[in-house]
Amino acid sequence: MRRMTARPANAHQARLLQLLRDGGPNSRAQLGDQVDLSRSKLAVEVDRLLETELVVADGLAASRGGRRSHNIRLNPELRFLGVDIGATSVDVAVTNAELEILGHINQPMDVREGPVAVFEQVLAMAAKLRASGLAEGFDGAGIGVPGPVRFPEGVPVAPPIMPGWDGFPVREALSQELGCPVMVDNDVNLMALGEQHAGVARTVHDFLVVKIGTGIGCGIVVGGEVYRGTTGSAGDIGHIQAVPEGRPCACGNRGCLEAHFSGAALARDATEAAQQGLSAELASRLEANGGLSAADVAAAAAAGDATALDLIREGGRSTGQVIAGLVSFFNPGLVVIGGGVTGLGHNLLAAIRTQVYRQSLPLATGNLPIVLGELGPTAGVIGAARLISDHLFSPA
Amino acid sequence: MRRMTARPANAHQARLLQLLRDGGPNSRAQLGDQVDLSRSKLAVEVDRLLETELVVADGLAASRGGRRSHNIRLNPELRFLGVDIGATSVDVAVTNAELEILGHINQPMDVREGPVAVFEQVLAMAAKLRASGLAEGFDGAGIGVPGPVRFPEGVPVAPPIMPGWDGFPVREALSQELGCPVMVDNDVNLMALGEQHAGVARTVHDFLVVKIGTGIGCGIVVGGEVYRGTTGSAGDIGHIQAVPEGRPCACGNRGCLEAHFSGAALARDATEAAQQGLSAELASRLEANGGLSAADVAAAAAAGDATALDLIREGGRSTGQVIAGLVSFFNPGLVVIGGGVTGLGHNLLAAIRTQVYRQSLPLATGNLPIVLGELGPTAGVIGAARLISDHLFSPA
DNA sequence: ACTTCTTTGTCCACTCAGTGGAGAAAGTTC
DNA sequence: GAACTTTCTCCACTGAGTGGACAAAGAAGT
Repeated sequence: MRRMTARPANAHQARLLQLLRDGGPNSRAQLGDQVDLSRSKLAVEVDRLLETELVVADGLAASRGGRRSHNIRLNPELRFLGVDIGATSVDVAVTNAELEILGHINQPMDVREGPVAVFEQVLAMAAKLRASGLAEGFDGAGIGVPGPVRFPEGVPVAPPIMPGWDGFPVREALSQELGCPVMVDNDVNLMALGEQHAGVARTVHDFLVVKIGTGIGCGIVVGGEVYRGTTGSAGDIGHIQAVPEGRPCACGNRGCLEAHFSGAALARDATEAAQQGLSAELASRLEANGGLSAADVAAAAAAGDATALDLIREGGRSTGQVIAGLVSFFNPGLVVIGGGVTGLGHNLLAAIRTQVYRQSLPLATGNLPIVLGELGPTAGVIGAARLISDHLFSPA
Repeated sequence: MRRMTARPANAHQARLLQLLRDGGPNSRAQLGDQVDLSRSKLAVEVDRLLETELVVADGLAASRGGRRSHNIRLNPELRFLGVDIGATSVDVAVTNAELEILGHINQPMDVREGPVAVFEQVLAMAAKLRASGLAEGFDGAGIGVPGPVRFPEGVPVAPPIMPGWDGFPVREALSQELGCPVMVDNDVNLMALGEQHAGVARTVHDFLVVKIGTGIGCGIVVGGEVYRGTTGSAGDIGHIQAVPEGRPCACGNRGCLEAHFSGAALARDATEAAQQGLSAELASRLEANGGLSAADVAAAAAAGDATALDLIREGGRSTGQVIAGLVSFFNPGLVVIGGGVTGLGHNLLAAIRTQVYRQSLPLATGNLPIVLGELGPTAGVIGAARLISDHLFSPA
């Protein structure tokens, strides 16, 4: 199939594409109910979209007591590529235009090997998905990287955990390789977009997503739009002080949140505890695996290990301490906790909630849900697909 | 003069009004350069605005090498009332449609006396300004109150320092009394609007305004728009923990920023220091005035008193500690420090800067100015006028 | 004084987006 | 088969907006 290159010609068409993406197939009449346009005008715009082949009319819907309607839907052959680059692994997924995941691969990886090596791997993964018959090509791709991004240009800036990525023209390079439009964003922002599109944040306009993985970051959504800050580093909460005069951090300060809690910090603390003989459970796992991860701590806690539980609680307390401040400041309608360590589940959530509800003002917390993300590891790739579709489904 | 009741009929007219407000008188040709409309269409809209008497054409400008242009300006008889209610004083000002202050009164007051008493005083002040010939009536009024506000309804909610104000229909009551449209907002948000309109934040889109007065609060501007949060309490940073296990706070927690630094806290700490004999300078002022205020500490510091300077530095450190976290999170393009204690001036600013630059990430602080507000006590009333003018100069 | 050039403002015919109503098409229900 | 619904199409009409021609008013050069 030849790839789509058309873009909506005006705001009406963009709106219609987004309705079809988010609400699935629809009749002209149903669309008319949602867009505040006369049926005549709507029919004209739909016809134009049909001409571009961005949408197709296939078959008739069941009658609802009168003439049967045509099913208008986004072209089912459209394909988006979603890429979520983490610190230690990559997710690559293929979606249709309705952002449903058709295929998904996760592979271990190390960002520190630099952009060239990583993109070689990503392209191989994309080729694998294509070869399995899910796509003949891509109409667009979204990429998330674990660090700040100069969004308009699609270029990472000064990424602390990604040496070699600073200034690398991710957007341009990938666009060339894939032969389609590409958008780049911070991984946490994409997680926020994902949870907004298909997860717990579907109905909220102002919310925060705290992603606790190898590091820790926060996605900020204001009025339904991701807020990226002046230099693209908004949400970089890993180095907010959580414990005064606390642990030294790689950034040079002490007591940073990330030094006290994150996938990496938890693994480190658990290993220390095991070595000091504080927990037989953890020690046996350390012996068995030759190392400890956040998943091990989760398993140990689930098995009733008090030390593991303490580590989780203490981490939740530090995280909650920082989140409490953000809640007072930002007054969100929802806080979503996600990322790799969500395996720690409700023990972590309970600790965070306790701290936030204790420290923030009643007016800000009174009606504030703090919940785990719904989408797990797919949040990032769904968000990535959403990012590029938002771009392509807006007027050229 | 009869009061204006017209509103712009469409977005073009609204845009024109705002251009005339922010840029002063202009010819049709100059306006045309700024609005991306054909000269014909522009002329039509300007003529319609002239019909409503919202704008007037008076006189001809000097020639610039060809036919002289007509001066189009906002009706010079339009009057806005700006009211800024603080914890311990009120500011009331009259502006023209270009938001220039024509008259300004400040009086001491106590919010705790409740809305009825306060508004009696405010209305008397407004009457005084009117009687002095500055206005025959008001075309709109903006009001700031020192606590969270449910913005769409113009009603304070759960204001901790304003017992008796909870749910009081400020907007409706004042609109009735003044006979004009009224908008209500948090005082800190209005200060942000003021600095955005006529102060240091004219060219920045994302910035924070930290107001340190009796209490401490923060105004948040995202993409040029004030962000108010889900329940209107965004920016309520006074109870973020600045010092773990620090001073007990009225809110029930310990170490809140407001318990460690604010006009009230500074006065309290200075009094303690004077009573403990730590500073002869402060002690003599305490004796002379029967009490100490932030202004006394400022004066003592200016006179070289080490204790006063220490108090300021320590307060700046606490404030900087909290701001550092906000900067990491929000990545603003500017931080403005304002409010009553700006009399502490550069001693305070230096302490805040040191702490922020030390604690926040380079990418967020690299190009981040931290400055004192430009407008001083007029920021609030200018912001109030701006608030109502934004409302009136937008399509009905 | 006269021509030429520039700037500002007005007028008018034309285009195109969008509306609303009439009515055709294709069903269901009694 | 008649009456009613729902969906979709067609078409005349309105009104926003454009762009070009031209008039008005002044500056600068000859």
